[in-house]
Amino acid sequence: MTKKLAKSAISQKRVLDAAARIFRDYGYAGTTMRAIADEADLKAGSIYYHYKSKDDLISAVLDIGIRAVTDNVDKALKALPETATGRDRIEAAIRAHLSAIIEVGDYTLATRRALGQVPEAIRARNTRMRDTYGSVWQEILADAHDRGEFRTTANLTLARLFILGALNWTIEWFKPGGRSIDDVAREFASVVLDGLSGNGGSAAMAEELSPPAKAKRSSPRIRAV
Amino acid sequence: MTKKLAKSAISQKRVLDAAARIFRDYGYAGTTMRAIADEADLKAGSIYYHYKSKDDLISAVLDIGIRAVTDNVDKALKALPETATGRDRIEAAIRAHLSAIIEVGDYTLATRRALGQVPEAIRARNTRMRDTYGSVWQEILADAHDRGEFRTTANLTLARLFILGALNWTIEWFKPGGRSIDDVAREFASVVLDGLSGNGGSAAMAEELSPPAKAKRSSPRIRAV
DNA sequence: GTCTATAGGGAGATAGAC
DNA sequence: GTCTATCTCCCTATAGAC
Repeated sequence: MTKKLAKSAISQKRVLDAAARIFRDYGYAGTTMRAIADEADLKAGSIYYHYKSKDDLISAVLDIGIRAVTDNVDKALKALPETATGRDRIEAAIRAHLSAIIEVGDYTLATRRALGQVPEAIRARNTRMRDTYGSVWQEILADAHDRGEFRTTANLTLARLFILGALNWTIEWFKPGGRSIDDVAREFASVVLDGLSGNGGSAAMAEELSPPAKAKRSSPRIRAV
Repeated sequence: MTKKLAKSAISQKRVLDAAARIFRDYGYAGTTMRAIADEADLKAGSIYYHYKSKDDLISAVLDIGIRAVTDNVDKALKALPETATGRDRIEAAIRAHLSAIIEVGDYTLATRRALGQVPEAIRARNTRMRDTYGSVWQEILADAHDRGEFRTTANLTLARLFILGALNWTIEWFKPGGRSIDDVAREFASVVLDGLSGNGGSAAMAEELSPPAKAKRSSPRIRAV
């Protein structure tokens, strides 16, 4: 899968990775070509050999961010057997979405920070790609519903917005080295499909195994949301 | 509740509202004092009579964004009767969170766009307020769990991150004039508590009332996520 | 309170040497 | 391919008139 790259392509990739990190930290307007150049270990003027403008760079970063997700989810769905249930497909899509956004975390976070500030034409193109991804999810949910796996009162559009919101937010708090992506994906799927009060069988990582009781809880150290 | 404001306070509020809209559209670095001044109908130099710097302004905007949410959720929880169940409290908190972020939408979106780019000292202070709000939610969930309303396998920390992620994302797609906040809140609570496959009784707004069938679905017009 | 004018510093992008 | 040097423009913040 890893291709041998020409020397020029290596530099180009180094600049792109550096750009993702700087856009991630400073947003679109706050990012300077000089800062990207420093991060990539060359001088500002040299970037223009690889990319013709700052807009060209942000555009490439944004595309990688969404493409990683759509490609990974497509792949995961195609890898499922014919006999997969709606639940199987939802679990697979959640896992694929999470691993993709975390795998290219710099690009994902750069997108989150910069997308709203980017020139209209660039944003519109990226937004179209995201809309297409949204309809993939709408189809997944509609399919599970058609199979009779959902309660009839379920609102699929709101469910999709709810699921994708929660998934996209994950990048804000997930830190490699803590919980595994699989564990997070399993628990998310469990909440979405069975709910917190339901009695789903696939839940993992019970936090409190002791029986319900008026336990004294110290104020927990919480990550900002 | 609406106080009469001195002339100076009126101008100050006009500048602050203008700043929220401009920060929302251009992020922290992309916002210029000139743009805020234009939006507030005065000249750039005059802003400095009300706020001593750009950092002073963004700081005020960020504080309003989180305070609106914590205050509204606190108020909603306190308004509940003694007999309220864990489910009641979760539903109330979801509704209060949603109405607050939408009510001060410009400030909410400005926070989303700018928080990551703001000088460290300002971000740290705002992040502490957000952490405190996170522990309020952790308590709400722990309480419902202690009452025996959740399945024992539920992971409360992940559930909290999941719920708050989905709620915070709502500002990206919610448009006043469409669905009501109450409807969205009800459906979100229904997914979180009962799941999509559960048979909760509180679900509203069924999208497809016809029985499951292999209906032909046209590719839906989807909002970007 | 709001204005005009401006000081002082950086920004994106280009040209041409190496 | 990468460098240095530089053009031109726009930024935050201040000073002082009204």
